[in-house]
Amino acid sequence: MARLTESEARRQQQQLLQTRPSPVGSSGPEPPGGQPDGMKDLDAIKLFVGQIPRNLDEKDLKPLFEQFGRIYELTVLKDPYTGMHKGCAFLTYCARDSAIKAQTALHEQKTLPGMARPIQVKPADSESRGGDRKLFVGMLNKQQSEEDVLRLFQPFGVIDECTVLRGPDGSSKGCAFVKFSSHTEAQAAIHALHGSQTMPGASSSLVVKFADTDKERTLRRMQQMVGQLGILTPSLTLPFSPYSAYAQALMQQQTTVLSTSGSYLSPGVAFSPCHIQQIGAVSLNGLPATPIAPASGLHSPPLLGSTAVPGLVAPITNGFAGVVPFPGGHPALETVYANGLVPYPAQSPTVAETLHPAFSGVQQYTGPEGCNLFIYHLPQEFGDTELTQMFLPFGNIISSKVFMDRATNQSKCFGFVSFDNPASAQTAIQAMNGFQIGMKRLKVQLKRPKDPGHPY
DNA sequence: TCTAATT
Repeated sequence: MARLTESEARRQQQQLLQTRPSPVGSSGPEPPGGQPDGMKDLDAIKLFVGQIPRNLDEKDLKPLFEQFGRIYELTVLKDPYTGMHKGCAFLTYCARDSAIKAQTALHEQKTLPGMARPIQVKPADSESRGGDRKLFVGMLNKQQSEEDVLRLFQPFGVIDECTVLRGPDGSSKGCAFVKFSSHTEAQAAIHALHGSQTMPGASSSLVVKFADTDKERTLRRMQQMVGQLGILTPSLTLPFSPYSAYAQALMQQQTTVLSTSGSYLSPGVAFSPCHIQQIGAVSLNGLPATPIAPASGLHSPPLLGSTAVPGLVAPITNGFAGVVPFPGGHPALETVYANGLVPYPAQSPTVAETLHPAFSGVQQYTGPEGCNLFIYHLPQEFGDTELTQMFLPFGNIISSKVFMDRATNQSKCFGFVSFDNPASAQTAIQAMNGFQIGMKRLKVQLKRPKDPGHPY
């Protein structure tokens, strides 16, 4: 535990070296929270504040933090789509040493009303220099505490942070995060400790690796989401990346959607704040409970509203999940058909339009090179529709085709999906390659380009 | 076995 304070000591030393007078305690009248107020030190530290009750806003928090010095800026983090309080904030004091005092006095020292864990007050991620220095430690035994982990890692450098992951009941999940003060130290620890020993009761040897980056976490979440729901959206004809507004909106809706998964919407269900409407959900880990319609569409499922949006309804009525974002919550969208379908805004391109080449029989099954994916290990039940839905989140699909055995009319468990741009294809590979469905893992890679030297 | 949250 002792070394945990070393980096803090370093910071305080640095602070002692600085000569500029700081206006600690000289707080005067200030504008409402969030607005930069006056001057701040050149070397001011932006603090991240976590474990804030969601009912407290800037003005509620100000008194707590003002006692350590004049606040330059205090911003509660809100979700950009829902405006929802994220339970954390950024705080910058005018004076650097106010930040240090606040961190010393508050970090892990006090628990705000209604919070299960103590308040967090520490330099924001944006303040930290130096690349990867945070490790994920797996295959610990569940009795090992932070102190035990610390002992294990101390020999390799200065540890800024050490957290054992715990469930709501406080029991260890058998893994931890350890943050070193430098990448080099972290690397040394990996070298020395990864696989070096097996903790009593653990099923395999100790895992020590760099923790997932945000990007990796995002992808993992997307995988989970796609796996659990399947996704349908008409707005994906717009330029799209995994971090676009749509993807973020989806992720933040995940909880909401999951909470109702397995049941179909009844008409008139309330719209969520960011206008995402769940129109039905089904677990995809297990495939849809109801048999999927033949991929060819030869036996169309019952259609409702098909006059208004020809070609659009079929993908939805197969029992797959649908999540449809509506930018701007148009009043007309409040209509929900009896089968849970929702009409699309007329001005938006429909899925039918998006998929036109594939649905109209035009022989355009490939996009430009780098845009075409080969997908193997598809579930037997997957048809074109399911393939399309599975890859819709990643971009604008020009075509998608599951290959069928001519004799048996059964899927050959592989297919092709073409996007209109290489970035979407790459995104889809990142997110879906190795994605587990049932017992199998999808193989998603670029389709081999036709070798121009060997036209036949 | 990848956090509760990082504009």
